[in-house]
Amino acid sequence: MTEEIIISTIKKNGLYFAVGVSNSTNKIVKISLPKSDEEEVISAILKQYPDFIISDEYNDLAWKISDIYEGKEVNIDLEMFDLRTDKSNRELPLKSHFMKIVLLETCKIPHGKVETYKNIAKKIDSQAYRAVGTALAKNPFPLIIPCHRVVKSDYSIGKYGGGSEMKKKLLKNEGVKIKGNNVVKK
DNA sequence: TCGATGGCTTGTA
DNA sequence: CTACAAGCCATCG
Repeated sequence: MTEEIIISTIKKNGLYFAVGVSNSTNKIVKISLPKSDEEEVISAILKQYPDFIISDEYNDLAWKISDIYEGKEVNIDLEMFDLRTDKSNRELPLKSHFMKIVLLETCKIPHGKVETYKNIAKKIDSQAYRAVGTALAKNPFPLIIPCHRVVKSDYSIGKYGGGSEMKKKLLKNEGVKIKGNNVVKK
């Protein structure tokens, strides 16, 4: 059977949130960062998964994601995500084992805390801090896997898929002190 | 397969 | 403080 993606979208405070779930595995395959245009959040998912159905089936999940966006601490079971990797299948959400362990390590960063790209690399026993950045850039589950909590070694904010302004906002919302373009160390 | 390309880091000025 | 170069390593075409 061909894989279809069930997409649920919600609107909150003028922003659209979207989540994509595979109907063959029942696992989440993609989360979009919020946008003010509904078609844009949806097409962010369609780039990878053109075969889709719109449904409100996963609206609850989308609401939870919007809560995280606002800085709330929300626990979501990683079991709900498609975390498979397979070199011969480039269609999977995670493209490599390296990417997987980077994302899992990123999940360990507590709400309201930050970690550096270099330190993430160190924790997974790697020197590839630059590749940590590129792996996080491809994080299919932003907000849930808190790549916004990873900053540069000098504690400047670093880049973000939704722009560094959004990254700063997310961190501020969860209580991280920001001054200018830097996280204030405690 | 191999060069180009990054959500990076460090050193130098 | 800013700017830039060189080094780095996984990924992509």
